[in-house]
Amino acid sequence: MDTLALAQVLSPPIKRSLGDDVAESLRDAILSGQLKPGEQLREAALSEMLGVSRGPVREALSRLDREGLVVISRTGRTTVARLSLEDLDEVYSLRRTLERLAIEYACMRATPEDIAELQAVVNSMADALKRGISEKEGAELDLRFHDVLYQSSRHQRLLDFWTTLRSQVYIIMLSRNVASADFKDAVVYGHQGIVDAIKARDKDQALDLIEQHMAVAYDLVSKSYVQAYTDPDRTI
Amino acid sequence: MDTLALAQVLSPPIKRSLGDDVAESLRDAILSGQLKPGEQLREAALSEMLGVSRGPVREALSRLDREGLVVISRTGRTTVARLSLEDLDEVYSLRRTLERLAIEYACMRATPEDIAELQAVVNSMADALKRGISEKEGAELDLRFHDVLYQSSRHQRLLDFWTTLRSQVYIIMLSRNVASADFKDAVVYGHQGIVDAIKARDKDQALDLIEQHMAVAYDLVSKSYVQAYTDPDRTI
DNA sequence: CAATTGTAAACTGTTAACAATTTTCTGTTT
DNA sequence: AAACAGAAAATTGTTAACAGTTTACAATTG
Repeated sequence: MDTLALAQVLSPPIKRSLGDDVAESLRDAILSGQLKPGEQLREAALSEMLGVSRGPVREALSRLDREGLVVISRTGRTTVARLSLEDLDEVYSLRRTLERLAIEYACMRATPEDIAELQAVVNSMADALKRGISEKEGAELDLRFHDVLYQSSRHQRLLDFWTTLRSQVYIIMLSRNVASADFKDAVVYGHQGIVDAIKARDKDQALDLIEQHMAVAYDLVSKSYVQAYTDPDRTI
Repeated sequence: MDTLALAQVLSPPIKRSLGDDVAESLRDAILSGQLKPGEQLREAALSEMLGVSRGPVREALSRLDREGLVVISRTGRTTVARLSLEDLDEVYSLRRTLERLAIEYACMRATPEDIAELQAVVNSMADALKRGISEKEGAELDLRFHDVLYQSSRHQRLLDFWTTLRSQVYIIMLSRNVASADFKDAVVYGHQGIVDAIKARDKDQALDLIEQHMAVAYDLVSKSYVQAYTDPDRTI
């Protein structure tokens, strides 16, 4: 095997710093609810718990701040973020806007492989639904579809922006115990339509569908929010 | 004056860390061209030059990486970013999308004070044009208008996203020695129209105008790019 | 002489100690 | 009791040294 052929098979091992690991641990802890909104995160305590020094912990906290999972106050105190109704509106309005752009670019640039992968995600969600599925699994498959969509757009900066918004979307999906069986079916149906439109390179159709998809998602989430808490400052 | 009234006048002094200062210095150096695309940035050298330790320098580099001004390779080497034609497309497509959202929200939420500030920026650009104006001044006044627009949208996450894109837009504006007198007039005219539409809360009109405004800007920039460099991998 | 291997220098990743700031607690005053 | 001031504790900001990795270069081999 010559070196050129090898290079196509062997990709360089992705280097992970301790900061990456710490960020992942903390992200998981927040998303799983082990760390609760408002809870204070102390660098020293975290570094001791995780067996690393404060440097990587600081790096991780800065990253989570960017992702909106924690809030670093002006005096440097870090707490797990609370999402207000206003935050929910911000996240979803931004998401809607990014998804539209992703659709536009995916319609132009998605490869047959991309489309096959999108279809595969839709299929696995449909299968999962048949055999029954938890909230968490549902949310993750849903997000997975959108991940692949952004990948297919071949738009690095757009993907980066999505990555910073993604965790907050996940939190919102889970925190609202929101998805009825009907909704999950609607998600699969919606995703399938989007794949078909992309396959047909029908941008207008795809945009209409993503618009609907986002509207349904936001409507459900915000209704459930208002139902649960009428106090506008109340957090999820 | 009671404490409540005081609190509305006196905001707490914004604390700046060394990392903030370093980031600002480096940003200025990159935007002014003192640090050139492709140039390598060594933590030790920078920390010595700026008289701080490597910690704040690392923090600053990480921030500039997020803003797209530098690139941190997988092996940790940091270089000043080069913008390809593809990057230019990414920046402007994202920008267009964010501006549309900013317009929507600004139409809903801009206060009379916001609108007055927008108008003030337009006026000062018009004045500046009469007496003659450098590329740099022009770009800065242009950006200033859009800063105020995002502020007026009262959408924190949208503002954050704009902040991460802003520097790259500035680089593109300047690197293309692009703005003829005609163009600058068109910018003032475009901005004025947008202010008027926001004042009238005419969302559709404002969206049309921002769409035109972005199209003109992108067209000019990309034409000038293609004119200057026909090699698609050539950078700004 | 081109390609390859070994080695030294350069550089980033990480740690632990120190400095500065913020928060908490406690005693005092009104 | 409420408000305040000052001291102590907790916490973040910063630094400098150490460890590990990558790069550059020289020596070696075919």
